[in-house]
Amino acid sequence: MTDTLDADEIARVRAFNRAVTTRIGALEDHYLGSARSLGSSRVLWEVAGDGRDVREIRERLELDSGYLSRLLRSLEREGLVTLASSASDSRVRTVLPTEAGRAERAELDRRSDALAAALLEPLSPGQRTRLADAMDTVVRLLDASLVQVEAADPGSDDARRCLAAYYDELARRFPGGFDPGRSLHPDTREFTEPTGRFVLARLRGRAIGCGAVLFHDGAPAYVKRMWVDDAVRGMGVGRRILAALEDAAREHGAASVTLETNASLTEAIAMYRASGYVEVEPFNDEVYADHWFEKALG
Amino acid sequence: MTDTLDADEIARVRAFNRAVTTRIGALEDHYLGSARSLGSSRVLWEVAGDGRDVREIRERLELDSGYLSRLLRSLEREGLVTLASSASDSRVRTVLPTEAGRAERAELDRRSDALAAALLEPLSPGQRTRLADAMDTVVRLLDASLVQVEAADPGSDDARRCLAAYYDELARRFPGGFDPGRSLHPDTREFTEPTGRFVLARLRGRAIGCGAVLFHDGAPAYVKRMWVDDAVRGMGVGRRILAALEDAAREHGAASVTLETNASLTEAIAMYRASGYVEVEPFNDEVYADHWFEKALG
DNA sequence: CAGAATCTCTGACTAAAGTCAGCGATATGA
DNA sequence: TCATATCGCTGACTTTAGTCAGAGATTCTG
Repeated sequence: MTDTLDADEIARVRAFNRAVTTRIGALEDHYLGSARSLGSSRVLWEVAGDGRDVREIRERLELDSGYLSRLLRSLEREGLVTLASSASDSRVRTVLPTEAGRAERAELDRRSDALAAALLEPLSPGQRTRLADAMDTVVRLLDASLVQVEAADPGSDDARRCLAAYYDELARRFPGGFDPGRSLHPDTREFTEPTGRFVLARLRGRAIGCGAVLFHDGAPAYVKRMWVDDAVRGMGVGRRILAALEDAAREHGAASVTLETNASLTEAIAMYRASGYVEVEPFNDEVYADHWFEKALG
Repeated sequence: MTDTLDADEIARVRAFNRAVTTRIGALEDHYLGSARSLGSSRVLWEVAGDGRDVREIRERLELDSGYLSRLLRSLEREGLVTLASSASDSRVRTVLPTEAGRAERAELDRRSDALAAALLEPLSPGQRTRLADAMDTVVRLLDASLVQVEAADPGSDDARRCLAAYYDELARRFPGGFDPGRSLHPDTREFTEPTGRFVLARLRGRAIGCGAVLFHDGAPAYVKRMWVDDAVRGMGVGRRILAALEDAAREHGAASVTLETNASLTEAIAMYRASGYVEVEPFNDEVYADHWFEKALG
């Protein structure tokens, strides 16, 4: 995980940061620079078309409660939003946009579009496509670098959600469907120390992947329940979950890791092979398995 | 030039702006967030190892003279820089870093590296390479979108510099060298209205390319002296210069444009072909020409 | 050599962005 | 039902980032 970083790559990232902040920053000043301050623009944006609770805005924009209150007051004075107490909890206040507020937001939208257009306009169609593609790649990989993998309680809400999504997907993809009760180790409580470990991958707080490992004294550790959300596949999340589980196995003295999988999960099989797993003879009687793998831990 | 922009590409640019400003912004706050304000950090950075004139810093960072003066005063109070009058012009003041200033700058450097490293660290080596490559592409294309092509006086300093660089390059690349006096139209004054036009391409104020066109009443316009700086080749600058010259020809009622070139300028030839030029029989006796081209203006 | 221009600096402002303590109303858990 | 926590709000404050006018020293230009 902590292989040494390339100085050249660091320099390129820094050049990128510089170029993007100055170029986009200068354009933003130019295009978004209206009478409205950045703070109140962001809040007006967040209030959006359907309204938001004040606390929600505060969390999303990470604003001080007093500061936000003042920003909302000034938007209210301008007739762009109205405030009302929430129906369910009268401590909470809800912000609703007025017609004028919606119009102002649409104007901000237009300015953002104009900013993006100003970036694209001088380029040829081919360059535009290349720029948009490169930007997508940057966004995707910045997201990937934001993913955190850490041990979690398999009984937690996030874990349950991931496992449910996992079972759903297997039911959809396995030719004969999937019933968790017929699979080995249906009881997720085994995946806690000292018998096992469960890890969750998170992106901006949201759980987007999971995996579990069982430790067998003097025998290979056994990986199960690996899953990654569709929306973030191909970002290396599976690899990182697997690495975390292998680390756990290593900590518990395992010399190797085994796992089995279904033939329909082709991306997973490719990922296991790429991670150094080699196919072995069946070592258990998991009914949903077609391939069994093992990897020696270095 | 002003072909309609793709709404999907605009949306992707906006997604990029959002992702980059929040992600990089948050990390910057975290890593660079020292006691030092952004303003004084930027100034300290600019003072660099060898010192700088105050006016130079002001121009580079586009700071108000009074504001910069105050920032320098506070850096001086902290013992990070010293100010002295310039030897050549005693109105000008020169800022020199002290030992402590150099150390502080090195610290800023380390933090910037750490920021870049934090972005790369969670990624696999393959992902790091892809991220750095995509970032390079973004920087390059943002630069390309910053290039401005406009009419200029062929006698101006910038024009002379470009033409000198052009002649130098031809002398290096042509098998038999190059002497501007033996080429057609050595007098650049022809390239001004009403007989012709000269255009310069600029990137952040610096001239990085040029081109000229001569108008011939009732006959094809004639393009000459197209040059693009090595450092910005492959960014579509040549194409944009050519388009500007074609626009000029069109304005002057030309139905087509001709040009000739030397066989050793392979990229140029490829660019002419890609821009719709087709090879024709020699139409003049330019001694340095191997290929003659023509394009009908739509 | 006079007048214009340039360079830096100071003083006097402003607006935005943010921090912190504490208050009053409301909700919640033991 | 009572202590505790939460939510939004207000007042008082700070820092940052600037803007603008003009003064004093110096240099350039006709």
